[in-house]
Amino acid sequence: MATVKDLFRDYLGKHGLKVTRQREIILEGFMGSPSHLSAEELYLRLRKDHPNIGYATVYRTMKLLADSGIASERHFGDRQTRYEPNTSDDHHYHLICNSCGRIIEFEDPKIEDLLQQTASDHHFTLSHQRLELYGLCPDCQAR
Amino acid sequence: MATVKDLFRDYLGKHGLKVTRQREIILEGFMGSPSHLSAEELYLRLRKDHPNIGYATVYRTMKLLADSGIASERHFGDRQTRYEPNTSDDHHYHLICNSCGRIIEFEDPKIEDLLQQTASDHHFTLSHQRLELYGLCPDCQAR
DNA sequence: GATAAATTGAACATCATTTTCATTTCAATT
DNA sequence: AATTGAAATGAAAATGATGTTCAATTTATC
Ligand SMILES: [Mn+2]
Ligand SMILES: [Mn+2]
Ligand SMILES: [Zn+2]
Ligand SMILES: [Zn+2]
Repeated sequence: MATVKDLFRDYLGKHGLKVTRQREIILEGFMGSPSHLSAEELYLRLRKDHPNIGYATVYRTMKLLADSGIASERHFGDRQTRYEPNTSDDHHYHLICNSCGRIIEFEDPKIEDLLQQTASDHHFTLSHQRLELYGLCPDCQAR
Repeated sequence: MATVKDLFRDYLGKHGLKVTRQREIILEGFMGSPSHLSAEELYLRLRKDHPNIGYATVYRTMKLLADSGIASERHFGDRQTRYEPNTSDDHHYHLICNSCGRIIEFEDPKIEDLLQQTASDHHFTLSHQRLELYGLCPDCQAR
C-alpha cells in the first residue's frame, strides 16, 4: 500500500526537493488532525510536541502538500486558507454553519454532472470547482 | 422607477447616514464600470476624474453598497474582494478562466433546486451559497 | 447660519501569508 | 566517513488587502 508518506517522498524526490524531518513531522501532524485546519492552527498543534518547528515552514509545507495532491486548499468564510487530506473517492462539497462554524460534507453526483455539463457547454476544461452552502445548522436555529 | 441612486439614498437615510458627494461619485463609478471589480480597481478608475477621493472611502462605500443590497461581494481565486451590482433576477454562478481571468456567468435552476434540497436534507437554513467553476476557456486552451 | 453628528482622507494598524538571508541539513559523491 | 553543493530552515522583516484612528471638513437639522 502506498502510504501518504510514500506519496510525499515520491513527490519530493521527483521535484529535486528533500525529505526533511520537519516535512515528515508536518505531514504526520496534518494527517492526524481534524480536517479543515489552517496552517496556523496546525502550527499551534505541532508546537506542543515540536516547539522548534517554524511558522514559515508549516506554511511552505502545506503548500507542498497541496501541490503534491495530498491536500486540498479550501477557502471558507474567514480569511484563512484551510487544508484537508484528499481522499481517493474524490470531491465533496461543504455546508457551513454561520453561527457555530460546523462543517458538514456532502457529495452529489447529480450536481457534479450538472457542473461538468455547464463547463462543457461553454467549452471550458475544468480544473477545480468551489461549492459551499452557508446557513444555520439545526442546533443554531434552535436559539 | 426607483433608481439605484434612490435606493442608496433611502438606505443611507434610514440608517442615519449621510448622502455625500463621494458616496454618489463612487456609486456612479461602480454602476458604470465592468462587473466584478475590486475596491482598488474601482479606486484607480475613479481617480482619473476625481483625484481627491480617498482609498479608504472607496473601501467604506463598497461595504455600504453591499450592506444596502445594491452590490454583492465575490471572492474568486485571488485575495481581493470583488463587487458586482445586484440585478433583480437573482443569483448566477461563475465560470472563471485560470489563465486569462475571463468570467462567464451562468444560471441553473436545476442546480439551485438541488442545493436547496441538500440544505433541507440537513435541516440547514441557507443564507447564501458560493459556486464557482475554474478551468481554461476555449481561447486559452488553444495555446 | 449655528450646531451636532457623520464623513473624509492620510497615515498608521492589522492579519494572513510570503520573502529574505544567514545558518543548518540533506543526499550524492568521493 | 568526510566533502560538498543544493535545498531547507527559522526568525525577522516585507507584503498586500483591508480596517481603524483622528483632526479637519461636510452634511442635515434647527
Ligand atoms: Mn471537506
Ligand atoms: Mn457575476
Ligand atoms: Zn451551528
Ligand atoms: Zn482564458
